[in-house]
Amino acid sequence: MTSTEDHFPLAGARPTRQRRAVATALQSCDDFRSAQEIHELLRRTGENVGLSTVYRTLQALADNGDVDVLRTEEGESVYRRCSTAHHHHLVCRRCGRTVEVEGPTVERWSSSIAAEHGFTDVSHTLEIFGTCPACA
Amino acid sequence: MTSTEDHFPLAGARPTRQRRAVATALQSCDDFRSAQEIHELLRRTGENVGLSTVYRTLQALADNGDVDVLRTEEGESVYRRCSTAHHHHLVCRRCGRTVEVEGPTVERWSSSIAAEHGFTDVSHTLEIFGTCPACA
DNA sequence: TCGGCATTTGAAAATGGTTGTCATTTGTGT
DNA sequence: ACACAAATGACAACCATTTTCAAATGCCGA
Repeated sequence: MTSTEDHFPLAGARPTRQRRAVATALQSCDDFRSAQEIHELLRRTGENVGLSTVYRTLQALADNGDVDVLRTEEGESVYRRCSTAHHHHLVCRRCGRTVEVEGPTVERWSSSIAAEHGFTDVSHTLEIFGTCPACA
Repeated sequence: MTSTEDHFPLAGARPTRQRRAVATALQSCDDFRSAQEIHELLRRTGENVGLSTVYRTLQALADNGDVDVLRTEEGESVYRRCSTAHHHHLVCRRCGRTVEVEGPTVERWSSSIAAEHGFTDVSHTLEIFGTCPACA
């Protein structure tokens, strides 16, 4: 454990320049960004990373639970750093501004509905879209 | 209002053979189907309808609120006939069996959360996935 | 019934996000 | 340093969906 130990969030993966760059870019973003946006952002920053690599890295991070993924209404995947706890998102469909929200009520409601119909091993997706004050 | 009035579910659209075929195919299906599946189903039935037309018709039906749309995890849009009221789905992730559920609580919760953060023009997506009794 | 015309259709091409390919580069353990 | 597996990236392939546009078709008035 040297002083350069920086708790990089990729399981067994090699901490390459590219992966660091993608992870860093995500940390510096508050909102959901698409792979292409991250790629563009990196390019502007001077950090050149191939688009394929951006896609691969984002997926790896998502699989690893280090970032949230969700599909926009247009079907594009967007990524965002996230807290570890279960939560949902309130997303501005114009600028992408995101607020993490919790819904204990919803959690309870969905499990009871599921149980009521005999469904087991339940999970759910819930995202709220709207126009944020700044974009209204 | 003649006796041939048959309450065809497309607003001001012309009730063409193709649109009838798509609407009928949906009525005969219990589960969510993709545009391509509908297209294939029609082809097997002998009803030839162009793929573009299937896409266009499904979209029109969806815009009109006559069918439900949702995105599979692979990003494909799937359609299903539905009741007119706002509702959500409890879907078996193994066999696709679908139960329509209502969640007035959730509706209220999401609009209040949104309002709380100043978001307007709010919509939300909520789907519950689980294993149904038959597949458990 | 006929004609004119806007709507609809569909084959083919374009789109666009995402994934696969594969030769080259880069970490990593020895 | 060495060897080798992992990672990269330019580019092609994918594939669902959308667009294009000329031809076909419903509709409505004369």
